[in-house]
Amino acid sequence: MTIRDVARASGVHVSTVSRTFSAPHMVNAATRSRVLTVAEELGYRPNRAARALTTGRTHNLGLIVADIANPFFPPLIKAAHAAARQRDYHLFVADTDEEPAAEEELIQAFSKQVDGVVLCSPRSSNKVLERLAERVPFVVINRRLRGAATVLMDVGHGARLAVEHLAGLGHRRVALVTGPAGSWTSDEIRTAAGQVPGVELVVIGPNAPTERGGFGAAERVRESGVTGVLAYNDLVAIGLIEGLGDLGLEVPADVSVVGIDDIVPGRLNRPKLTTVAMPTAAAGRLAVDLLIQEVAATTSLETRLVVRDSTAAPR
Amino acid sequence: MTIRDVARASGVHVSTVSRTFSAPHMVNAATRSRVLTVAEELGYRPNRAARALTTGRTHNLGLIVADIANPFFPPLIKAAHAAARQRDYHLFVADTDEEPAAEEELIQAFSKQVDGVVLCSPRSSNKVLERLAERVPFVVINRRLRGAATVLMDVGHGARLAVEHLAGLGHRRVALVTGPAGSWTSDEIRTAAGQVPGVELVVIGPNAPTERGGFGAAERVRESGVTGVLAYNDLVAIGLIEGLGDLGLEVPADVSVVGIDDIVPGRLNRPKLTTVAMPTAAAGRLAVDLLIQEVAATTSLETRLVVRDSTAAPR
DNA sequence: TTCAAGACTGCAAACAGTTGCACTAAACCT
DNA sequence: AGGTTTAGTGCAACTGTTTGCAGTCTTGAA
Repeated sequence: MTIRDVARASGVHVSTVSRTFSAPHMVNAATRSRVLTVAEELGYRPNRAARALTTGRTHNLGLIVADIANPFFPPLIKAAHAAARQRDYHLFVADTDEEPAAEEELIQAFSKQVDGVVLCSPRSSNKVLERLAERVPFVVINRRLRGAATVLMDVGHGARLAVEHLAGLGHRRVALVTGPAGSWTSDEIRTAAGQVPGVELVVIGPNAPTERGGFGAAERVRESGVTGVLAYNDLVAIGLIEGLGDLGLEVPADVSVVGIDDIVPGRLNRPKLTTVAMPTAAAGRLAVDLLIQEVAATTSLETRLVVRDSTAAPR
Repeated sequence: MTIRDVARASGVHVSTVSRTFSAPHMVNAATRSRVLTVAEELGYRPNRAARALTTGRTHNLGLIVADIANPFFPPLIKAAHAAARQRDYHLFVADTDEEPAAEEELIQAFSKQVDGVVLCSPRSSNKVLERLAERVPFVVINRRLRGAATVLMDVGHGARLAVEHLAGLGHRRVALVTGPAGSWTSDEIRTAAGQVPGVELVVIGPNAPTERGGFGAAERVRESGVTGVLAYNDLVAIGLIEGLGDLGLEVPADVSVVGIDDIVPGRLNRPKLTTVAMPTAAAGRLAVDLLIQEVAATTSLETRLVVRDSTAAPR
């Protein structure tokens, strides 16, 4: 079923059929509806590959994340997909398995078949990214990059809220269980968390950004004698709570723990995790909007504190 | 950068360039390497839209799931993506938000721009699906469908293993906390679970397939006086454990609970959930392999029991 | 030496749309 | 009435590749 079949069946030229789909206002209402009904009968759908060939726009977007199975990403992917669909775009989703090389390779592979790609927390160097930005427009989430639209989530502010929350409950010594060394996020958190007056911050790390990393930090948290903890993310927090439990320390009775991200497992955890909610859905949505509208902005999204059951006043 | 630029720069005809990429054995080794280096220098990459136009194959696949954010799906998506990449395919991922209408609409939209789609646990009627199968090849996961390749996971067997595990621990009365009415999976589980000798099965349901659903069933589980429970899925199991806790019943000391799926939150839960592991990754991988190789098979994948901390001998 | 068979390569016609330009007819001015 | 604008449509060139066919050149066999 091609445009020519429809043209023949409805007695008009192909260009008219083409226009009833891509520029409906240019064709007479009567003609248009006739063409449309014929197209409907024949089950015609424009071939996007052919359209892409002439227009240069594919109506496809790429989304690259480090690990689809990491609970942090799915809500972001979901929101990005919804936003894309709303404007009749399709979304390629790709997974780099945390390897920077795969990131570059994927962007290259996407370059000719998408109108843009959204990159979540890229691991590649700035230099590589800037070079790639010449081949395909992209927007970056969770990283500052010259020459590309950027969507940031203000973790710093969230971290500050978290520490203030602990301070408000009466905690005076708080541990920061950090993530991997050299992480942009980790630095942001550390700087912001250190600025809360009346709270002494003990930095414990670096740690793997996983449950295991948190579990492994439990011993040092106990030794530090703090009454409150801000963890690098929810997985670390969950692992830490388990580790503390094994050492005979109850959360929140003995130690309060705050996570960051607000992933599903944190909500299901017992005690339910107090955490800094990252607006991942908003970030995904915004990123594709920026991409489609080709605006080169840097946006910073608000984070907020969600108080649940893993924090309480110290003994 | 088109094929013509490369042809000009390397002094051969476009068809030769085309062949060095799509049928390398047909071109002289010397010519080939010259073309390749020129292409590399110029940063040429074949335009897939143009290629798709002539060959009719897009080298894209579609993957449709009900809800990307449901922890059941990400591992499947990840595996499907990896399998696709391995054969140089790209993967569109789409989310129906649990609406059958969206499912149909998406398949239609994909039809002209993918070589096939994998459908996870479709909600549409058989009739609709069979009609759609004429427009685009697909493989279905978790549903039997005439005329389409099918990948099943043997939940029935897994459910049986779970109940046998409980029986082995000494449980004689076991509750089945079911899912929504009319679910294929729910029926499979029920039938298989009922066939274990020496165990009396109490069916409690239907319930929403969520944490909330499990939470709400706690009261009835207590009233039934069983010592073991098989839940419709891990989320239900997690909710149930929480609900039982609120009623003063400890898991596994007072009641043993087995889930189904083996999702990440179950692993992080306390107590760690004993569950029937669904081979979602294998299913995703297999589905795209079947799709690419165009084989119309029905495959049933093994499930297995993962024993963790939510089951023990009854008091 | 001649002929046949390969191995390469070039030619040109698809593939399914889009779009600048030209044309016609009707509507609008003055 | 004559000229000008405007709406609607057709024409044909173009997008970047693939691929059947035909041609050239080498190689091998008889």
